[in-house]
Amino acid sequence: MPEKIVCVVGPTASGKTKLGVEIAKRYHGEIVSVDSMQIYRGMTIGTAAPTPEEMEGIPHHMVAVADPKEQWSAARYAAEATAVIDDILARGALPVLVGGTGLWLDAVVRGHGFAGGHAGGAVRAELQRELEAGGIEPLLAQLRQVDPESAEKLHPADEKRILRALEVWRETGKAISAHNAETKLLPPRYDAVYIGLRFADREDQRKLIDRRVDAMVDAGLLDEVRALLQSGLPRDATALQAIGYKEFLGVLDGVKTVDEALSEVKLRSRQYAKRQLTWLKHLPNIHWITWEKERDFTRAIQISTEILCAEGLR
RNA sequence: GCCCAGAUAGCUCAGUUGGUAGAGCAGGGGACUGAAAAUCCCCGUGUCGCUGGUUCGAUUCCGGCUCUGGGCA
Repeated sequence: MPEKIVCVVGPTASGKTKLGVEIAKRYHGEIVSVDSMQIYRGMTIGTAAPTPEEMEGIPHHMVAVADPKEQWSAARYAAEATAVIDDILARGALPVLVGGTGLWLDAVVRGHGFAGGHAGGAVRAELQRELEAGGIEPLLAQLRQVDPESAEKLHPADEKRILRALEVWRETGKAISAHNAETKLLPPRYDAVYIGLRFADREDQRKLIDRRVDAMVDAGLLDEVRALLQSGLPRDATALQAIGYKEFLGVLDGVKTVDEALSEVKLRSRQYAKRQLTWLKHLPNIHWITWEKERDFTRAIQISTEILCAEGLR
């Protein structure tokens, strides 16, 4: 029987951090962050990572544990997060997963493992070269030979996933579609209770995002980006793909103004929030808490308590 | 005041040799199994500024008007 864990999910600026801590306080819990950018050190402002005050003495895991120069992957995250979660459970505490990175969350909860290959590996580099040399067609033709199911399913423009499918074949001799079909049948590693936060009115979400982005700049986002660069972080680092960072890079280069970057970051955040919601909609048995205008945490905590009680947690 | 150019989707603009119109961006929806804050897919009816005229038919041609740029005074 898989062990029970709590997952607080939702789009950016929906209040996951605060609700997660409140739940942890009441259930002897510890927070496990599920965030592909908060994982990196030196990126607290732009990723809205929890501050020591916001943590309220609750242990937090998987935040600021990685060097931005490293490229983390869903697989690596899942492996390390699983170890952390099992340790929390072994100590008799409740793991409270908090985050908005859908793939990483699924990877941990379902625990299926990935098909093999390496994000920074030689095979992928070779595929990348082949793509640049001959375009996607020859690669897609190859995929049709070895993994027709994937070739059929993938859009020709989806180069990233075509390369990934070929990478799995070349490294393991197995089709990624076969791996996926097998893992789909496996029971999940944890019995996750999902609490989802969302806004009844998208306009309210927008206002909160705008406010948060303005606050980031006031808090010194530009200095944070500058510091990352001065530490020798290459511009193509995964960490610099983070919203807020990639846009303000242009300000440091002098090719755009702070105001331009600001509205870009707000826009990208809004679009990201939408994608997050799309991902979360497919989660089974998610309990939604919907904000009406203001984020009423008193009410959210009350609803959460009822949900967790019904799930047999105390 | 005169001359020139523009006025078309929320925004920037294309176009119709006269048969009521289409891109990018924004917006909406979706996908996602080792880059995921990444990546990819689908969705476009709007008094074609207003008003007369010519015409079977005008957003398109002609006149007037309004507004916005630029120039001349």
